[in-house]
Amino acid sequence: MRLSTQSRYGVRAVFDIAYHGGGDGVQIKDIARRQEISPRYLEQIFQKLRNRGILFSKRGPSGGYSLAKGPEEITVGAIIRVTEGGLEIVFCVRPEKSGKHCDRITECVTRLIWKEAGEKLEDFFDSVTIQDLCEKAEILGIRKEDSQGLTYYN
Amino acid sequence: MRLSTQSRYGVRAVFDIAYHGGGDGVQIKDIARRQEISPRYLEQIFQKLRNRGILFSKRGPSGGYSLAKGPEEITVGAIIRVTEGGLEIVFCVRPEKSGKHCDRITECVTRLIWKEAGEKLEDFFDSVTIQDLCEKAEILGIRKEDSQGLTYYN
DNA sequence: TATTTCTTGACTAATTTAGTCAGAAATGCT
DNA sequence: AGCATTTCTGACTAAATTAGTCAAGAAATA
Repeated sequence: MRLSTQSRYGVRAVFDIAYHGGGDGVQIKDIARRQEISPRYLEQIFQKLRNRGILFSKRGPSGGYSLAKGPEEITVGAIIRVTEGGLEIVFCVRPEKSGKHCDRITECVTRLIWKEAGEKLEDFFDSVTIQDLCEKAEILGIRKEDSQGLTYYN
Repeated sequence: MRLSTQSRYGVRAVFDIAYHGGGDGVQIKDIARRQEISPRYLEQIFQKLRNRGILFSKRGPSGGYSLAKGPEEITVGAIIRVTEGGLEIVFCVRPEKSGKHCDRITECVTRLIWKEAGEKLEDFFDSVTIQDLCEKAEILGIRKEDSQGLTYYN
C-alpha cells in the first residue's frame, strides 16, 4: 500500500512546472535539480504524462515541458492514475483492466470493502489540484525560481 | 498502491474464522480450503496476527485458531496495519518507523497530501469490523460450514 | 549546420512479494 | 508412554515489480 516513486516524483514534477514555469516550458534538468530526481528517470515519467494529455512538450533549445491544461484543471488523482496505472487498491475490482479474473467474486465479502476504499482514495486525490499545491507552496514560503534561474522569496 | 496478498488473505482468513468457527478453534487446513489460500502461507500470516493479539491459537489435535477478541472489536484496519506494516502510503510521513528520513520535508507540499490520504484510508478501514463482514456475508447468502464440515444455507 | 532538448525502447540491478520447507514444540488420545 | 495432529519458528527460493540507466534518434532553434 505504498505509493510508487513514479507517483510521488510525478506529482512533485508537475507541481514544479506549474510553480516555477512562468507560462513557458520548464526543462527536465531544472526540475530534476530542484526536486532532486534523476533526470533520466523523469524522462520516463514525463512521457506517460505527455501521452495522457497532462503535459505538453517542445523539443530543441529553449524547449521543455509545460502543463497541457490550467493548474486548476489537473488533479493529483489524474497524475497518479497515469503513474500508478489506476487507483484501485486490488485487481479484482477491475478484472477487465488487469486481465486477472477472480472467480470468487460472488462469494467475496472483502471485495466490496476494497472497492469502497479505492473510491474514497480516488475522491480525495481528485479533489486536490495542482493549483491547490501551488497555493499551499506559497503559504509555506517555498522559494520560486524564474526562467533565468534566479530565486527569490515572497 | 495495491494491497498485498497478505492483507487480502489476512482479512479473508480472520473473517472465515469468525464466520465458520462456532466459538471453538478453526484449523488452517479448513480455512485454506474454503478461502483457496496456501496453508503454508497462511501459517506465516497467522503468526503475525497472533503476536499482535488479533488471533488466539491452540496446538495439537482439535487445536486451531480463534479470534482473540469479539468480531465487533476487530477492525479491518487493525488487520491491515499488521500485514501491511502500517497504513501510511508514503514513508516520509513516519520517518521514525521506516528509518528512511527525507530531508526535503520542510519544502515538500506533497507530503501533506500523502499524509491526509493515508489518514482517510485509515479512518475507513478502522470503521469496518469483522462483525460487519459477517453480517454482509449473511445477506449475500454465503454458505456456512459448522465444525463438522457440514454446509448449509440460510 | 551545430547544438540543445525531448523521444523511444531496450536493458539492468535492487528490492519486495509470494510462497515453500524442514524440523521443533505442544496437545490430546489410546 | 507413544503416537498422531496441529501450531510454531526461521530460513530459504523464485517470481515479479520497481527504480533507474543508457544509447541512439528526431525535432527545433539559433
